[in-house]
Amino acid sequence: MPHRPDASRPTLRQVAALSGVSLKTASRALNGEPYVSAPTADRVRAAAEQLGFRRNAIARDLRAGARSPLVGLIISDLGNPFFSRVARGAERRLRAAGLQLVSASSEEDPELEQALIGEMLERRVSALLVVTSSDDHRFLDAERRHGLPVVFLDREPADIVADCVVLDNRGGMRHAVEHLLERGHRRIALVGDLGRLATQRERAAAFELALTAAGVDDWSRYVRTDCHDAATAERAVRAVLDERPAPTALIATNNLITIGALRALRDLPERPALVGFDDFDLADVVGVTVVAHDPERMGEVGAEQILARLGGADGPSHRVLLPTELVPRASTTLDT
Amino acid sequence: MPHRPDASRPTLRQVAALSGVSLKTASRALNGEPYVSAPTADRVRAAAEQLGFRRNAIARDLRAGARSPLVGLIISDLGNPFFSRVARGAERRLRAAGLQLVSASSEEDPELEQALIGEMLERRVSALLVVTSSDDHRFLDAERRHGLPVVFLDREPADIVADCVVLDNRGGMRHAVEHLLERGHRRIALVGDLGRLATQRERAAAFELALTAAGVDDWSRYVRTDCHDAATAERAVRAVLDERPAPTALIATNNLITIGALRALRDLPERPALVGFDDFDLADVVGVTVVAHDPERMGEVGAEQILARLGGADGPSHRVLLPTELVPRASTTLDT
DNA sequence: CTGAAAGCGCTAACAG
DNA sequence: CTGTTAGCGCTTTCAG
Repeated sequence: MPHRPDASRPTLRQVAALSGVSLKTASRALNGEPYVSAPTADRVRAAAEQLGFRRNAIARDLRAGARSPLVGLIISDLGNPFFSRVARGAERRLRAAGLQLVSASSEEDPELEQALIGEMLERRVSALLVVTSSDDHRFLDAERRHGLPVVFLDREPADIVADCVVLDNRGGMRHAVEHLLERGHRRIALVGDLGRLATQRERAAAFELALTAAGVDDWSRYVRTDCHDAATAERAVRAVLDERPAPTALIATNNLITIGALRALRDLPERPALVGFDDFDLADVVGVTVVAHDPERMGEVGAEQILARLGGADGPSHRVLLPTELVPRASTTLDT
Repeated sequence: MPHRPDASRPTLRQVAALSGVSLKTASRALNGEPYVSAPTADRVRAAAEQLGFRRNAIARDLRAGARSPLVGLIISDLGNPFFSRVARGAERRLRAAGLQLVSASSEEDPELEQALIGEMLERRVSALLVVTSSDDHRFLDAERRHGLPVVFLDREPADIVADCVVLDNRGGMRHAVEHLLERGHRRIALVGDLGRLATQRERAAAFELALTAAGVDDWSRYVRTDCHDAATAERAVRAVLDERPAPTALIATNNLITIGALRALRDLPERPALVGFDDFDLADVVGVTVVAHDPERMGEVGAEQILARLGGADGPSHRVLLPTELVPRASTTLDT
C-alpha cells in the first residue's frame, strides 16, 4: 500500500462547512459540550464520520499553553521484566485517569536519560516518572519548581528531596541475610549490580550491617559487584565460588543476577544456598528463595502520586516505602 | 514540593526579547539553522539557558500540519516479556532514526485496541505498529490509505492486506511435533491460547497437519485451548493429563502457557515430554525444549518497515516471516 | 544575515 | 442555542 506522505486529513473547518455550521458549533458538537441542538449535533457527527475526521490533538493541546495528557516514564530497560511490570502498573493507573504513558529506556546511561527527559519536557508531558541512573538531578529539580510533578521510582535521588516510591531494600536484605544465618551459613557471598545505583548501595550496606551484627567480619572477600547482566553475573558467581574457604551461600541482588547465578550453579555437584532479590516467573518452579515485592504496585503508587500532584496536592515531598517479603523455597531449605 | 498548576514556562518570544533579537532569529539560533551570526547565536543561547527555555514541541508540530515524531505501538500486554522485548527492539531502532515510541496495552480487548489507536491517531503519530486482538481492520485500512504507515506485528490481519512481521508459526509447530514424533511420542497434547488469535490458529493448524500426516488421528482429544494466563494453563494441563490413555508429551503454544505447564508438571512422578513455543529466561536452566525466536528482532524489523514507508517506499505490502528454531533440551531428550 | 507578517487547527471568550 | 474574534508558540514565507 503506497504511503502518501501528507494526504491531508480533514480539519474541523471542513466538517463545519459540510454540515453548514460554524467552526465553534462543530467543535461543541464533537466534544459533547452542552448548548448544541440534537439535530445539529447529529448532522455534525455525520459529516465528521463521512470525512473520516479525527480531532487534531496537537492543535488542541497547544490551545491555552496546555500540557499534553502524556506522562513520561524513564526506565533503564523496557526489556527487563521488573521495569516492564512497573510500566504496566503505571500505565493502568494513569489510563484510568485519562492519561497516557510514554516510556523510554535510558539504558542506564545518565546522558541518554537527560536527553530523554529533555524530549519529554519539550513534548510538554504533564508529569514524569523516573527510574534514574544519574546522580545529578538539579535540572529536574528546576522543572519541578516550574510546576512539573516528578516522581522517582525504585531509586531515590541522593541530591534532592522529591516524591519517590522505593522498596524496603534494607529490610529485604536484612531478612535475606538473617534467613541464611539462621540456617547456619557464615560465609555468604553477595553478587551485585552497578555500585553507583542507589538500590545496589542500600542492599550492599544492609548486607554488611547484618553480617557485622552477627559477628561475621570477613564478609568483604565474598562480595562481587558491577554485574549488570546475567552473563557477567554468571562469571562473577563462578569466581566467588572459587574463593577458599568457599562460601556456603549466595545472595543475588536482583532478578538478572539471580538468573546468571542459576546458570553458574546448574552443573555444580554441591550447590551453595541461594537467595535472590526480586521475584521472577519461574522462581517457584526452580525453587529459589527470594526477597519478593510487587513491581506493578510500584508503578501504580507512582502514578497515584502523580495524580495527586496534578490534582493540586501541595504537601511536602512524599516517600513511599514498598514492603518486601522473604519467600523461602528449596534453594535455602533443602540441604544439597 | 508544591505543584504550581501552570507556572508558565518561558516562550521563544521571551528569549528573543531578552537577547534583543526577533522571534525568528531566536528560532534560527536555537535550531542551529544557518544564516545567524555566531555572536548573535551565542547571545540567544545564553538567554535561553538563563530562562530555562525549552522549545514547545506541541507548537512546533502543529506548524505545517506536521505529524508528531511519535510512533504508536499497540500490544496486548506490556507486562508479558515477549511483548516488552518487541517494544524494546522497536524503541531502539526508532530512536536511532529520531522517532519516539509510545506504547499502550490493549489487554486483548478489540474495543480498547480501537480506542487506543484512535487516541494515537488524534495525537498524529507518524506511524503505527500493532499487535492486533481484533478481526476488523477496515478503519485502520482507511487510515493507511490516508497515508499512515501501519505495520502489523506477530498477528497478521485476516481481512486486509498490509505490511506485517510474523513468526514462522507453522514451521515452528511442525518442528516441535516432528521432534516429538521422532522420539516415539504418539499421544501429544496441545495447550493453547485464545482461539481467536491468528498465531494460535496457525499453530493449532500446523499441529493438526503434522499429526495427521504422521497417521495420528485421535489428536483432538488432547487439545485444550483458550488459556490466556499461566493459571488457566496450569489447570488445563492437569486436566489433559487425566485423559486415558494419558498423553506422553505436551506442547505449550506460548511462554505463559509453558510456565503454567511447568507448574502443573512440577510434582508429577512421571512427567510427559514438554515443548514450549517461545524461548524464555530460564528455559536453559529448567531444561525446557522450546521453539525459539527473537522478539526484539520482530520489533526492529517492524520499525524498519515503518522507516522505509516514512522514507517514501511505495511498493506493495510486505510480509516478513521471522524464523524459529527448535532448541532441544532435557524436557524432550531425557527419559523420565 | 535579520525581521515582520501570516497561519498551522483548535478552543475560550464573548457577543448575537 | 449559535457565530465571530482572538490567539496558544512556533516556523515558514517573503521582504529588508
